[in-house]
Amino acid sequence: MSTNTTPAKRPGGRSAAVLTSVKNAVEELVAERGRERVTIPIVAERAGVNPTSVYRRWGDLQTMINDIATYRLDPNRPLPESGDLRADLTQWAREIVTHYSNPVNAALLRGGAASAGESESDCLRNRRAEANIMVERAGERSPVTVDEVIDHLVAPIVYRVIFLPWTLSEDTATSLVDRLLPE
Amino acid sequence: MSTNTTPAKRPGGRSAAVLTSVKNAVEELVAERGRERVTIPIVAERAGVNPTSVYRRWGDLQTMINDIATYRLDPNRPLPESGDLRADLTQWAREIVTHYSNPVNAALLRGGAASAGESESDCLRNRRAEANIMVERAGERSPVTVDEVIDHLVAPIVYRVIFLPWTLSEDTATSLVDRLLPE
DNA sequence: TCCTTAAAGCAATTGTGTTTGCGTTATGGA
DNA sequence: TCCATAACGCAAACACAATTGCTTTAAGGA
Repeated sequence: MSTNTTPAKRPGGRSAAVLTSVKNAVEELVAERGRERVTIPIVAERAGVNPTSVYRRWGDLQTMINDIATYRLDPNRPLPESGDLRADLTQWAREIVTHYSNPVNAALLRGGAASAGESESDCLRNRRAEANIMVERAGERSPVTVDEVIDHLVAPIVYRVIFLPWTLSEDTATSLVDRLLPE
Repeated sequence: MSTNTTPAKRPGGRSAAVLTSVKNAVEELVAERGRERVTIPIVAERAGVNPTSVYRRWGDLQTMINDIATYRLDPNRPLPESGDLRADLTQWAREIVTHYSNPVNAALLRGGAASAGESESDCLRNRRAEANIMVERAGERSPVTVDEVIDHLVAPIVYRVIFLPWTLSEDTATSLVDRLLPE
């Protein structure tokens, strides 16, 4: 599981070159044309690589897209840790909004949504893990649960990204946090 | 625009039979296999119809799916109108949860999400219109705006439908309304 | 430096979605 | 009942994605 985007052996050589150029091609093309109109031959051409290589290494384009969508916002980046839950959640939400203001990431999210549900991998599971860390830090007296953070902070942002992308703005994050944590 | 699912002429005859069988086939197949694995030839076979007919009449499968997804929950159904905003929103939200508890509708929503954004048709625009009616009815003194209803009632439900369908339960609607309208 | 082999390239083939021209059916009005 | 025509069925042609066997390249250890 996790990132099969990492070559098993011989990192840094030709394999790595193919890997990064294919990844870049997928990101560019999904943003340009939308998930629906991206195929492996098209990706291969943009990457300057033979389609066969892509088929053999990944086989399933959707899996690759899910993987990219899941790990493009680095799950190991430092989380805000000011000691104030409100401030931390606000900054964290701002990061997410900024991330999805990039059309590439928005398109990848929509691509992920199409194949979500069932038992498939969820490209937002890292968000939940992060929310969990921050709520845990606040301890017993946290005014919110993880589920509430997902429902009232992550969900509205994701909803806007997918269905109403033009409504995402600078203060989307803050106004959502204001609703989540009454002063 | 709107429902091109209605035959232009000669309703009730062979055309209507094709229409309903194709529509049923799309609903069944999207639920069974997910949007990604549904094609026009497959739909045509299930419907007992020639693929050519589907191509000529609809051409674009995604458009048909969006159309079905948009109008499957009748936008002309009566809205709750008890005089109490909280009660109305609760019942309305419950209807939506029930609707999307049906795997067919959940799959259609995911299919719609894939092609949302940009300038395409949004399969949830009727939800916003409904929310608008109920908030308007509450008049000047409404404790919530339409945007807030979308952000904190519709968005969490939709998010769960798409990414965490197993978390939808009987009291999802009521607990969301409780957060939206502090007592 | 040489040698092994994982990984990429190439080309031919197969499978399937889409288009198109034409014949057939049957609806709904005359 | 008959007729005009909208809509469907059929089959061939087409376009392109996916598969497969084989060759070639180059990474990395001996």
